[in-house]
Amino acid sequence: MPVEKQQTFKALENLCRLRGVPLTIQRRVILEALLDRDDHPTVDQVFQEVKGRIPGISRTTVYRTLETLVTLGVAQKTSHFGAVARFDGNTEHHHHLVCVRCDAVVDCDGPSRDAIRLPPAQRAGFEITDFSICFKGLCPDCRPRGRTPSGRSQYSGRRVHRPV
Amino acid sequence: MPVEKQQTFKALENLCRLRGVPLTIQRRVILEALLDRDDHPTVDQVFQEVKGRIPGISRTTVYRTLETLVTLGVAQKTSHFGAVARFDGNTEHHHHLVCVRCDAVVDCDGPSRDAIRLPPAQRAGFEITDFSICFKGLCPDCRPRGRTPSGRSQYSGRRVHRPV
DNA sequence: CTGCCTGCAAACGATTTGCACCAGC
DNA sequence: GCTGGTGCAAATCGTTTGCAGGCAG
Repeated sequence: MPVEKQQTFKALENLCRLRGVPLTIQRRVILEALLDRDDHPTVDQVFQEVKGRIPGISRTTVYRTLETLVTLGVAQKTSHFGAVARFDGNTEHHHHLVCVRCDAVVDCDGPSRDAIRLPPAQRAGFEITDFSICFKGLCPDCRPRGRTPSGRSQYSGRRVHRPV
Repeated sequence: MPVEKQQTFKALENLCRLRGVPLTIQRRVILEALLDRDDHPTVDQVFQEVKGRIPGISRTTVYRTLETLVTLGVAQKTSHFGAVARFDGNTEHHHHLVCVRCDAVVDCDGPSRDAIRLPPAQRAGFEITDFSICFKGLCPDCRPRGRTPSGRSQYSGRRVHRPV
């Protein structure tokens, strides 16, 4: 197991002890399943993954546990365009590339936490704690074929309903 | 009616004619309801609004019409944190302040469309068409009282479940 | 007149909840 | 042993869909 993941596990143990929440097998395994992937699995994907390791586990538990992991700070929840929720074991400050066609989500770097400051006048009285940038576009699989990554976009007009 | 809104209505008419989609009363009224508000109403809020003006209107129509307005380019759809979909009559390039507690959404300016460029190496093969920044925080109503907008944040630890 | 739009009701899918049992501490 | 976690099934909620009639072009 990579050092990173070990650290996250340690973090989980510490946080559980600190908050007095039991560290169950489900929580361990679900966190591990999350750390094992680079994409942003949906609840159901995590469920499918974990079913193999804990035969009797229920989808409800996956929902609840993922939520718990987020509140413990060892996972993040993302959702874009009203698509189903996705979870991310990467808790570093990062941004997202989102495919508007297939809803795929990929992490990316970009401006750091204090690179973008909203002038007070624009904050509308909000107390801002964080921000993230969502880049919209087409992922490699959904992009029209035969064009290089640097090719200019062939504007195809607006599409009425996103064809899946 | 302000000039802006008149223009949007003109745009609606033109776009409808151009695409050959009928310009129904429902579409007019729903667009107007959207332009009448500065916040980002949910489908249901729009529905409540419009019910008064078109007694027999159905929620289904509001869903379909808002979607249509988005594809026509006179409205935008936003959704954050998996909350219910919200719609926005502001089609300028802009960003959002989102309250993590009550899900309120407020528009704000910020970096313009080409102020942020993701280096090709980071694009993961995506063809990026746009981006938007989502600032997370607490809106004035949800912020603990007795502190000025510029006051430093009293870190209150993570909250387990967002109390509504 | 014709086709898309609308309204209704039912279907749907993701997520939540109530409850009894079980497991961590 | 007590407390909170888990599993199951049912409920919920936002949203979508199938179909018959209505309205814009």
